[in-house]
Amino acid sequence: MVMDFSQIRRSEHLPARIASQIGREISDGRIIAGEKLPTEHILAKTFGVSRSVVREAIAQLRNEGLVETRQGVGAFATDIEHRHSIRIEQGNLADRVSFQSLFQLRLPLEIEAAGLAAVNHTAEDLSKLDEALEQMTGGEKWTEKGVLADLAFHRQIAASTHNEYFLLFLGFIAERIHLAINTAREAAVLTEIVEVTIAEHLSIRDALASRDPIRAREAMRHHLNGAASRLNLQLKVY
Amino acid sequence: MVMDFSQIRRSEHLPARIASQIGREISDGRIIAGEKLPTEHILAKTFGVSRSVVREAIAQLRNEGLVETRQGVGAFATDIEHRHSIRIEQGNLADRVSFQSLFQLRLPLEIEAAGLAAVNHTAEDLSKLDEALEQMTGGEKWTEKGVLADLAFHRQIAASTHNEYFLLFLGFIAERIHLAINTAREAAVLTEIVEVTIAEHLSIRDALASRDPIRAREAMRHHLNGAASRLNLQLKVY
DNA sequence: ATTGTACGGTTGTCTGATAACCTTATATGC
DNA sequence: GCATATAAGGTTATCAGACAACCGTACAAT
Repeated sequence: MVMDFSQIRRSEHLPARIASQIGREISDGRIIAGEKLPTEHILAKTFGVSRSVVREAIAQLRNEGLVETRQGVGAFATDIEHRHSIRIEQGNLADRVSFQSLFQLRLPLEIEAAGLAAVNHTAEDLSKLDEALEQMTGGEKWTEKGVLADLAFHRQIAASTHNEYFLLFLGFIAERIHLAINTAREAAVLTEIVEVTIAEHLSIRDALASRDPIRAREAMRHHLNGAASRLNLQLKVY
Repeated sequence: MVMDFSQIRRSEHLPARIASQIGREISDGRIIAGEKLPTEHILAKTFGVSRSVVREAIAQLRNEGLVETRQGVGAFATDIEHRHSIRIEQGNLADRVSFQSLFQLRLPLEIEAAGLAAVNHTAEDLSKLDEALEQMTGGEKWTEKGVLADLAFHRQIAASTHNEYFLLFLGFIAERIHLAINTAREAAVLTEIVEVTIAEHLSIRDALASRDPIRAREAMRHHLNGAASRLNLQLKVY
């Protein structure tokens, strides 16, 4: 059998690439909402793969809400408003610009969350926050455990807003950022500055405890600015 | 005709049911993170379906980030923090508290986006923004077209930040919110106030054009506050 | 005009086989 | 003895072809 190198090279997961290719056709409007996609047979022949691969690709698009399938009829591009998920490929964050962009998105959310948490938190929230703080001070270095405690601290603030979406989005974003940091840089760089982080966390905690949203926002802004500069990011903050 | 009730009712998408069943095993902790799932052969035999169905189920779990597969090795349950997608069921937004929560999340993002867009936008961005504005003024009423133009306006601001994640997140959130509005209330309520919206949009546009981030942020804040009160939401805004 | 039926096309599922890949164990060369 | 190369077995990835379930339409029968 003769290989056809005009086709995409087999680097990564065939169905995913075909799914993103079809997905682009939809996003870019070359396939209009409601329009019927080519049949699986035709798609298979078009991409030069088997029907199994096409089916898996379409299944992925269906999970993302970009298409709907009806047995015996076909697959149809859905209206954009049926998309009910958002997705970040971790690989994208290896690129510095992308990483910085996500960090910049995180800023206003964390600051707002701090302000809301200052107003809305309960006594139980505060004690959970203190637990997370203790776990950071307990560990000597910026170990795996320290990173998890840092995540837990921010997560608890998001939870203290008592707004489910702040927890959902911030938890997701913070995890992605921390994961990118851990894979990209050696943890050693960060050991020396863990005391600074703890001090900043404490100042946030105190502002929260006194139910002062303005101070809580300022403390969080200061903390994130510090974290950004420690990561050599150049962010505009207002 | 004789029905065979011994079989499971073939009501809905075999792979989806199996995926949710396996997914529950993971969520409920019966399969620990990092643990290897049974092989596809065994799963197929266990559930009494073919390997194709099992594969499609596992592909769905992989899309949701609950498992990772390695060719030649197996499928493994991932830690929760490896989930790389975020999802909102539209049904949740029917509930007023949830809707208000999402709107509150949107506020700081839109405001920050306005500030960033004021600094980062290009001439091309501005002309696209004007296009969206014209489409709103052109239509007489708050029709389907008007809603789309409103979405396009906010979307263009997010794009003008030249930060891919602002576009990704804000586009997603704004779409969810607008869809919830359109399904919950009759459009008629909103026809009378379309002029106010246009005026506020214009003020945002002018602040952007003069590259004044502070004014842009204030204009956006004012606009969103107005929109919130028109929807009878009670939000804390700082 | 309404109902029934046959037909072609499409997705859903099944079966079996081959390729690509990983892990482990064994053999080989030094 | 030790490191490297090779072989073997198991698992996922992909392929190929078939049948089942289902849909829409056209046409015949009443």
